[in-house]
Amino acid sequence: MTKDKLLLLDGNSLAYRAFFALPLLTNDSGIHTNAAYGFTTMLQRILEEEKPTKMLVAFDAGKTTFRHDTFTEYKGGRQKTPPELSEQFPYIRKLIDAYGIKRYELEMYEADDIIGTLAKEAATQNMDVIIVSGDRDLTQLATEQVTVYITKKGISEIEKNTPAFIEEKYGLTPLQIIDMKGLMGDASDNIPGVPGVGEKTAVKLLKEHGSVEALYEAIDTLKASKMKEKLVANEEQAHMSKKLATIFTEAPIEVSLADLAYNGPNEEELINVWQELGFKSLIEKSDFVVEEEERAPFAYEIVEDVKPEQLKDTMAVHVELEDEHYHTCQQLGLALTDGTDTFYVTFENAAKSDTLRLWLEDATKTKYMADSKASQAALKRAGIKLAGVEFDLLLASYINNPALSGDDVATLARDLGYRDVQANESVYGKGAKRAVPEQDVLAEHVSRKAFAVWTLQPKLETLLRENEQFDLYKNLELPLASILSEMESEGITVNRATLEKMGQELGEKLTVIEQDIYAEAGEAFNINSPKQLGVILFDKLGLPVIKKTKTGYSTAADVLEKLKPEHAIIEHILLYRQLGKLQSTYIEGLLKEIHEDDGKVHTRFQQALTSTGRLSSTDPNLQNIPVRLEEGRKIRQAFVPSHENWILFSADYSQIELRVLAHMSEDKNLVEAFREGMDIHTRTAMDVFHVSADEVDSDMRRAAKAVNFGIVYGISDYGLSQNLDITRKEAAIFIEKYLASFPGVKGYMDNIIQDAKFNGFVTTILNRRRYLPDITSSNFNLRSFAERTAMNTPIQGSAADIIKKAMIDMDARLKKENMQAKLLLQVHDELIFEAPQEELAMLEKIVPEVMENAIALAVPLKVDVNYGATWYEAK
DNA sequence: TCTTTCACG
DNA sequence: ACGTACGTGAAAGAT
Repeated sequence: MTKDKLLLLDGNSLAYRAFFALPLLTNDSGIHTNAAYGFTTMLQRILEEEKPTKMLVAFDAGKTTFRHDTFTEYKGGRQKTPPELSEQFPYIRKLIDAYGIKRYELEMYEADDIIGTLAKEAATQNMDVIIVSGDRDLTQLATEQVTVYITKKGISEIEKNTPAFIEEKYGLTPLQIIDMKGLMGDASDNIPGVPGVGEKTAVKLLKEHGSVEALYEAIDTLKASKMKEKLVANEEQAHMSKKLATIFTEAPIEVSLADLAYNGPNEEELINVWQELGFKSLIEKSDFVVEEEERAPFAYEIVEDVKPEQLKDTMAVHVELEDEHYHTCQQLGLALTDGTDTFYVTFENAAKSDTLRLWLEDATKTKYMADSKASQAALKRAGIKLAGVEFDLLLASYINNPALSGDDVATLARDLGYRDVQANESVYGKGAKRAVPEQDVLAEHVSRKAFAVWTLQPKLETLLRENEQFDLYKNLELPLASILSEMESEGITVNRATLEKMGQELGEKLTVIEQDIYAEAGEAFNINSPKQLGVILFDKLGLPVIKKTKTGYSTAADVLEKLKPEHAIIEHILLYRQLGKLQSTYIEGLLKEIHEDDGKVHTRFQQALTSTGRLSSTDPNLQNIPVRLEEGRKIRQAFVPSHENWILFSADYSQIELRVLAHMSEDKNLVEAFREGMDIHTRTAMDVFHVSADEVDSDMRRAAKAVNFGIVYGISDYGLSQNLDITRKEAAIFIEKYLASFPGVKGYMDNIIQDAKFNGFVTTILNRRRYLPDITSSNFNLRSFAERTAMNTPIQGSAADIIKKAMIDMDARLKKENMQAKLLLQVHDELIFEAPQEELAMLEKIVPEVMENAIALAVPLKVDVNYGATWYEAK
């Protein structure tokens, strides 16, 4: 075995050094990061150069130490730690943890004492010890085995203090450094020493006498001088100062050297912290992704034809796809395992196997899968109707913690401590280098995924049961996955010709506006470039700057709106932006997504993505098709039923979020308003402005509506003031009046924040969780954000729970009624169906009925329905 | 790949 | 004093 090398770091001192050495850097969330960054670069360099086998970072604990018993003013008169540094300590601790380095602090002792104690102990065990600090005091610990590294010039250079180096520099032994401190004192620690004695005199006296004690024993032999008088007068103080400067090497520490083994960082955790802090350059430089750990050997078989006896009653099945676009991409292969035997079959062979097809379609055969929605869609394209899915790794992980990003099996598995599966990126490569590997590699990869799913199934189900989330997962998300898969595969028809005609007209309008803008600007430029536009508006035309982004002038719509009276160009730019958006995103973007074979678009609903429980929609996003402005709304004319004489039918919840709030807050006033079926914004205006219903004018209702939105979002006076374009004070008064009228809401908001602080998470009606680690942060921004999230997530998330439940009930009802109507889309509080005209009356009856009774609240749920020949008409 | 802008609930 | 409304996705330009 090689000799152990112990690295001991003085955490506080190095953080201070890094803080003062670097300019104040901030990341996107507004936290300062300079100390954390300096600390990290220092750590990286030392790890690389020294390759220690054991490590510890010591911190000072609390304000008082045993030294204060000796001298109450020890470290007195010190500047308070700057808050910009204080806020970084939690991150520095996180970093150290992610590096897998032990950290330690001990009540009543300083970091020095911990380091001294461990260094001494390690030396007796013949380890090499390196101490790293910014504080010269530590050099007293140098011995043949212990080297003390002191940072110089901020953090860029390191001075290696060996006994020989100290001898050369001062002519003293390391232990005499203590005596030197005793005589000369230390201003930064408020150690007095002997007044009038500085470094030079101290060194001279010590070279002659050896130590403070020896000096005073021989004090009578000194020639009478001012110096001698001072020494005599301050003898007590000199002894005390030496005592204060002495690092205590017998501290009652509770860590042993064996605990300090350093085995390298937890790469994922480290990347996470770096990401949080915004250390992009470090992430790029790191070769973490490339460095793959060894996986345990794994047995699997590649089969050409699946034999009936290989298919058990319960198996994990993984369908490997070329990429995430499961409606179009190539299906590569399937792996199945029962925990004992694992086999892989190419998708081509799988699709040919009747044995396998029948098993996959058999609802009595239990399947555990990684992403059942994707698998169901991909299998369906081969004519296989997947049934019997009883476990979905992606959904279970998402319910367990919605903050986890990524849908790769390796990522999900790793989070649960399972490492025997490779990341897709390391099997396929990334970017231009991405490619499907040779069959052996692919087969093993896919087999390992199936095996991971098999292994993790009991683990996750236990976790979900412990948190009382099993029901949410098993009876809501899992059946929903299958419904969503059908919706996606069904798709919605988009009329290409309608879009192309709109595109033509838009193009002509845009050309005209573009010329107007160039004329008004006096030159041609790229209107779509905020940078170029900023130069034209604010430099060339000299318009007032209202808001800045971190890269330059803001040219966002709310800013331009304020500039409208200043110059005619503004109106044209706003119109250009509006129409340009329609053209690029909705006309051109949507056209690209229409499938040639069926004239439909097939979105993918992300079911395991949002932190609140909502769905999201991609390729194309069908949850943000324009509706608010008429020009954009026309896009909806292109969305049509897939058969003649069919209709599109839409049903949306009215004020679902405020109803959820009424239910959860049990606010009497709010509950009553909904029970009486009042217009909630008018009612709010009545309460806030103290007027009767017929006195509420449109401005009052508008303000009340904004307040209601604010309440749902986690109110702040600033946010409301921005929205209504009023002062913060006025906004604060609105909020105050609102909360006075709805005291139950105020109580609920206060409680939810308290709960979040206590539990670390908030929950929805169906027990969906969102963890909020920042709710106790000392950083104002992070904490405030977490508080608003704590208020908003139960509302938004519960509304999501309700509509998901409604989708499941609706699916069952349509089947029960034997209807042809199909659910096509979900847009958060709205469901869109297509159906034969003959089913209209039935839909008008059952859709509101099912949706309104999805989950019983303390207030009624209300659903409005519309229908028409296009989505535009179904408004 | 990140930033800005803007579409939706 | 702090500097934001909550949750998303797509396109374009800048880097």
